Amino acid sequence: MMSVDDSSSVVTKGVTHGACDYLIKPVRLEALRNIWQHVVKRRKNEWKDFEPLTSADDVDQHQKATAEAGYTSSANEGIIGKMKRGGKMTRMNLRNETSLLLQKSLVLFGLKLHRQFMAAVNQLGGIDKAVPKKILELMNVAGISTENVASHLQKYRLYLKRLSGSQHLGSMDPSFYKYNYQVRLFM
DNA sequence: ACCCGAATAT
DNA sequence: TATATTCGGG
Repeated sequence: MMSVDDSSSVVTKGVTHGACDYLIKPVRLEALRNIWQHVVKRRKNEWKDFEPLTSADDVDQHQKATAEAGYTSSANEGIIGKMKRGGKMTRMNLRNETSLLLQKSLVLFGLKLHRQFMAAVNQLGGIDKAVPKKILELMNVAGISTENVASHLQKYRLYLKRLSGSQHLGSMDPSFYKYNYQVRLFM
């Protein structure tokens, strides 16, 4: 099992419900090297404490059907499954595990970062004139990349477009910015 | 070689 | 929904 969620309760639940191991993303090469040990451990215990999920558990019908069709899970459906369903085949789908190991860790733009972002944007003469590289320089924040800024810039522009298209133009909207699942924003 | 921004993946 | 990565082009 693999997730960015590293909370012990979630990890415990995953392993308790049958996962051989729980990899926290971004996955470290070291963790990958040890996967087999966990599989062996599971096998030695003969799946002792493993119990199939019942219909009462949070597994949707699609996942069940997929599993019965021979797939381990929808998450592991993979390229072949997508092709069968007529899904788009892009190069992203063809990436191998190598790139996964190089995955950057997540950077969340909290209110604080957003304010610095806005300050920089204003210095550059507005949202239309501001550009990632310069915004990053003016923000003067260590640990974030121009890509991080570019992504935020794109999101923010889309947000502004939505606003103007639905009449909230000009007024403060508290809906922009959900940080850690809590609504905030201002501006 | 570097940077953008739209599109797409995670 | 939020963020990361890709991709085509300037």
